[in-house]
Amino acid sequence: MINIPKGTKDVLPFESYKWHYVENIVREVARLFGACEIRTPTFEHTELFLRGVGDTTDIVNKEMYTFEDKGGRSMTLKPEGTAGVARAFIENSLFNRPQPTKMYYITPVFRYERPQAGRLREHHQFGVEFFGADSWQADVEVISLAKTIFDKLGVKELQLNINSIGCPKCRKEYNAALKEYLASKIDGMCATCKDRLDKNPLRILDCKEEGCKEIIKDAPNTIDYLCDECKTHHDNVCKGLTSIGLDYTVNPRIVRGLDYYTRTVFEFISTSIGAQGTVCGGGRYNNLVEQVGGKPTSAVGFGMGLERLIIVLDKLGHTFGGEVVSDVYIAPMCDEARQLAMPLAKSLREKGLSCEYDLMDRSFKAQMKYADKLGCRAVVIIGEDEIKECRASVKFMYSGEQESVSLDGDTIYEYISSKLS
RNA sequence: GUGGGUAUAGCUCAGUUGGUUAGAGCGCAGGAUUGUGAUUCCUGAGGUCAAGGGUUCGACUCCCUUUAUCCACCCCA
Repeated sequence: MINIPKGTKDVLPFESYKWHYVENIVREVARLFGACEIRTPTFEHTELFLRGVGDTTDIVNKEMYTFEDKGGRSMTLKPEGTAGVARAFIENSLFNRPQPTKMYYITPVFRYERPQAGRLREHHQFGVEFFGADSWQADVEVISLAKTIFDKLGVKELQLNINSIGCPKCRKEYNAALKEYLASKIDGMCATCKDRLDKNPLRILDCKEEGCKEIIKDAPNTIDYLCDECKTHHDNVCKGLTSIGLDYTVNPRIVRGLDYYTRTVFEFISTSIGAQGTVCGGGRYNNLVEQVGGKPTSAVGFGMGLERLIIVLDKLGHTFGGEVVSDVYIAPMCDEARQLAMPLAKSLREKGLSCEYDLMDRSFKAQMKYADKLGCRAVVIIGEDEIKECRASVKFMYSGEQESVSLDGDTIYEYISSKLS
């Protein structure tokens, strides 16, 4: 018995309709915002993530699925969606098309982590990336896109937290202020924080250690050290969100774990699905394109965890549009009828009715039970009596109503479809 | 990488201070006289009690190791 790799999940035939439902909504909302799908490879040159995501991040340091291919090249299964899109944007000169470039994707992503509730080694993200727009409106637009999805799905419990971590210019000043604040206190902090002080001081704000949290409480916030441009940008984003009726909390503790973020960062958080409550996280990343070898290009986007989203929807008792069932089951009762079932099924399918018939050589009674379990709405019964008169009995399972109709694809189709609509 | 919980049928779980042939509900398959499905009744299939070792006359039960899984930390979607 070989079982499924740790931290991965099968989506089984009786639950895939949930995924289809969510994927359809997500695609529909992307269309409403004018974003088109981009598909990039599942693996990329390792170098792309080292430069894009940042080599001080946990993702790159200890969580990547990296391997050498048979040509001796170092490859990595994508640990997030944005870097590959940035690479494709540059490589295909998408900046020469009308700007901005508004894209979305649905992709698996891979991180070697210890699985727990809402955290897997392979999970799936819906992501949105707007390249080429530096305006605050673009930030609002992207956040609004995510929010529209949650609205369409009827999810009200997600809390939007936003923050601004500034640009490299104000970050420099902020880091100096933070270091100054921490200088006298760093001895009381955890080992990782000591390490972060030089490499990436911003991440200290995110530490969950009790001792560190105590110290961080009074630490300076990025938002108080923004340069004029960043400050204006942030204020406008807030005003924009308010103008479309979007509730948010400015949370100075929101610091994203990927190095490429600048200015706006945000998260949509659920409190009901365990410790891993971030369903959607994103922000602006004006330096990414340049970091992976392109011309400086502003960009903003987010990633949305589809497994987590589906967990939230399950918790809410969402129906996902209902399980997909066949319209018609054909129940033949004798050998001659079995010969008739196939052409009848073919005819009904051509007209658009989904249709099944017995593949198990079951008795008539067992076929009726089976049709009921499947949830088929109509059963076409063909027995010796019917064949003699060239007719079929059509029974509607939800009402028990049954009638005899002419044994012919067009007639049966007309009769059933008129009753089902 | 660190900590804690759990492991018996496809699923959810019982199983007495260690005792003879390991059970239930659900699900699955078949049936309850001539051709009718959510109910009811009957029957059946399906288990190396996670794996390996130890204690014992005897282990699903006690001890050790391993593995898997879940939850939490870290981190993130």
